[in-house]
Amino acid sequence: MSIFARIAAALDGLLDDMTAAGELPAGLNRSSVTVEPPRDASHGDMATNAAMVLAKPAGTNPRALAELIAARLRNLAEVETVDIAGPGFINMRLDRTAWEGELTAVHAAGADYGRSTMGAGRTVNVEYVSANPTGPMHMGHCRGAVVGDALASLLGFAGFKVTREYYINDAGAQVQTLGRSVHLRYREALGEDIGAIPEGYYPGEYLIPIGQQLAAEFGDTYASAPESEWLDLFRERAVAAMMDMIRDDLALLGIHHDVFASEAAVQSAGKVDVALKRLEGEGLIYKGVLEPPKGELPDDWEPTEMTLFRATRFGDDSDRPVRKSDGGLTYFGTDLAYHAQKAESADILVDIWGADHGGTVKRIKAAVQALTGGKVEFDVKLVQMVRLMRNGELVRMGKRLGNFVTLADVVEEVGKDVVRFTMLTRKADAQMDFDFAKVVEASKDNPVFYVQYAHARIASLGRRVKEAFPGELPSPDLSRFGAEELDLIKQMANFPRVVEAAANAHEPHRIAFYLYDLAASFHGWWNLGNDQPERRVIVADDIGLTASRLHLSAGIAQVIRNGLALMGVRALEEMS
RNA sequence: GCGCCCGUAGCUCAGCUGGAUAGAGCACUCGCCUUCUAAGCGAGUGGUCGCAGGUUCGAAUCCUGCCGGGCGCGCCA
Repeated sequence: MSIFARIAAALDGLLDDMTAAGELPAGLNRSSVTVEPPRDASHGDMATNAAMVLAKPAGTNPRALAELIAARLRNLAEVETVDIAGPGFINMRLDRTAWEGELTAVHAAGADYGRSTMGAGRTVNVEYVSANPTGPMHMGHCRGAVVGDALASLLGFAGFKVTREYYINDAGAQVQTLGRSVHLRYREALGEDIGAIPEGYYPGEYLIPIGQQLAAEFGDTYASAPESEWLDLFRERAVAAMMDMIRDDLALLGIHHDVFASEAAVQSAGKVDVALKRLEGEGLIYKGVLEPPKGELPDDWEPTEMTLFRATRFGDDSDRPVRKSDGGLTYFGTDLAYHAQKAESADILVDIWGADHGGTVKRIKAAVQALTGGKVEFDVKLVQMVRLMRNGELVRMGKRLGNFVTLADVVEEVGKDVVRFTMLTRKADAQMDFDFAKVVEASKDNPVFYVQYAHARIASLGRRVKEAFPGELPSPDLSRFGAEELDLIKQMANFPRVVEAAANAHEPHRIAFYLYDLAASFHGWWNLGNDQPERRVIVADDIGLTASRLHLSAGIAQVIRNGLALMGVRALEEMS
């Protein structure tokens, strides 16, 4: 249990005692009582708002209640001083041995330091990437892939059971086009001159080998056969090949999904019929004509009857078609059933989507609400576009331009770890520039470098200490730490809180910012040794102090490793 | 016209789901530095948290309305 959790638990117990003693009324809601480090460290190590939050419902004033709570807090072994400040904050300073113990806890827990039971084993399904299987991964997919993967790791570390899922959009018009495009390449492989790839087909050269393979396997059987004889086959083969490519691309980033769910399979398994029937039974499906969209009317708009889902019942702005006027399913119609399928085996669903799909969040939330009766928690994370920059200039990409930068190219150029870390240096819903030069720059303003450098520096220390003091080191003596060393421990002790907060908010970027701050503090501590040699980690004539400071450094390295592991980034032993 | 996301220092961004005097990097100014791993260190300047109301002990954070930017807007995926 982390030191904050321990103090929070102690506070909770003491509030129980106060209730039993009649100092507080029974049944108070304590959910907004917090124990946190104060923003300003001069206020102490920890602060609680308990008095301010509880005063009103308890029918007393914050200062008076704070006095009562403070009196009991003073009896806690780990608490050294307690005072009341401002409108009723209770500030605590902990005994230094409590902090020393936290460093010991870091070493004892090792790779598990920061692991939480917050999730209590609840199951979470994180669906991410889900790029259309029509080509290789490009940079447009990259950020969602990294954010989703890091979030999945983070939730696992926070005590949830996590499923990483990829939804294969293998049922719509786009994969039909893919099948036809491969057929062209197939005819090409048979020796036919196909000329330029016509408009509306996928022109990518990555389809050539698939055409060749089909030619080798089937000869000219389908060369001039009607589409009905080959389209399904070619589509399936093409999708399978695309998914192999995509899996390879994702592997370059260290991303491996547990489940690849197929849109076509959702349909053929009858899941859509079941879901729609269920909604129909609740009067949530009807045939009707939608109002035309407000504002400028599309030229081809005409009123037609479709099968609609009453999304407006659940807060959407319009009811939404699940079947087209020709009776075929819409994307949403299947997606709705797909979410019902995911909800069968998860307590919590998380989707990671590109921001360009933001307009459809409400309808899918409405659908999940309707299908699960609100029993399944559902969050859609929108991830903003990444602008690729080279030498300060925007790298223009587009299907039309045919020059989109592939994920594999970027990983090859700057490395998996740099890509992953950089993608997490912004909130998901904020736009981001990815500059090829800046992300590999060796300087303080590059967080990737700065965090890795801290870890490498500590690794180097380990090697140096072995040279300076061959043989066994004495056990660390934590009582020799000064204020700066204790401050570093306090910052480390925040890691478990950051993990929980980040997992709770579904915001893996917080780990990256935390690590940057921790690295900065470590570098600052290190630099004390520049002016004052006696403040260095390695003190030539004091093996005991050296061992103690190395122990502290190693603790920081451990926390950095744990944080980086959540981000899917390897820690470096030395800078190259 | 509607919906979603966003608006914080000159620039790029954090801000722990409502806490105390709003933070970091860059840039700028002033010092220092030839090192336990070099790719620097320390300090300083810089803010009406888009604007206006509201909620309460307390708001950058929650609510409403404007202003500005991005994305999207029946039968695409």
